[in-house]
Amino acid sequence: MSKADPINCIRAEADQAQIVRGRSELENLQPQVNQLASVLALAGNEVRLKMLYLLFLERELCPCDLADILQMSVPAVSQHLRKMRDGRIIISRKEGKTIFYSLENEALKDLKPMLENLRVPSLKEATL
Amino acid sequence: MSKADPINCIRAEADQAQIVRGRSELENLQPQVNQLASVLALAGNEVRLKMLYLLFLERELCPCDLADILQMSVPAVSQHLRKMRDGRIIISRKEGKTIFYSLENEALKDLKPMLENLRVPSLKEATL
DNA sequence: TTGTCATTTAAGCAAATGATTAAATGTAGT
DNA sequence: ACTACATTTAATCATTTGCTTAAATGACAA
Repeated sequence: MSKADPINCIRAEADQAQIVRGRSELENLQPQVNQLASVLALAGNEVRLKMLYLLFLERELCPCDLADILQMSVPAVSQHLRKMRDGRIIISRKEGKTIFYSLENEALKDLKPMLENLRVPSLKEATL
Repeated sequence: MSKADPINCIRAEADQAQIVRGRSELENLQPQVNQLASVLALAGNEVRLKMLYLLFLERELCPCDLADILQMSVPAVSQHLRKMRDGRIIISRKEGKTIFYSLENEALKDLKPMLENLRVPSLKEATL
């Protein structure tokens, strides 16, 4: 409580309890928020989201298959995979000279609902 | 089909059908994938994720309340809000000189499960 | 051990991101 | 009209991101 507490809101309507509540809520959940933000940051990239979706569909894939499917360079693919492995959302398995990547179970819990939603297209349009 | 199709996989095990399947799958879902990636990219930032969580808890908040809670500058908050509003994951309502932001219903469908998970902490630890 | 293929690593670079500060827009009250 | 407050916008800058190319590493086969 040593840091300055700059007050921005001078509004009469400003709800001081709300502000205190928000701060303590975030303080308690800081680790979980960081973890989730990092997972979402990884998934929030078009290329990586496609990779995750492909792994979701095909169970496991190797870098060069992914490069073929996504039609991009192998090093680019490899670097995305590395990031996701570092972030613990995918795991790897070696078989001879090829390495198979698949989704990590724990992260899958957060990602699965959204990946599944991708497959059920345009309910909105259907109900128009 | 005019573009080059560079083949990276020469592995005997390479499953050509799998590659074709992956490509067409992604082609069909391109718009949905883009949309989801953009939502996740917005949520995949620690500050913005906190904002989304706060809006989830408090229903609506103004920029200066958020700045107070997050203890950061008002312009920084405002720019994050703008991004999220542009990305259609939050909406704004004006009341006098203050502007209240809240979660957009459509995006909430994707975000809600994860935001709810934040509140149920450490099931893992509890089951140890 | 030499060669080939799958993968990773490293270096370099253009583009995107997110904060800061200062200035501009409302919107109300006096 | 003048002032105060809430918010946004603009300019700037350091950092991060993601690709490219070229060079390593690793595993298998001849």
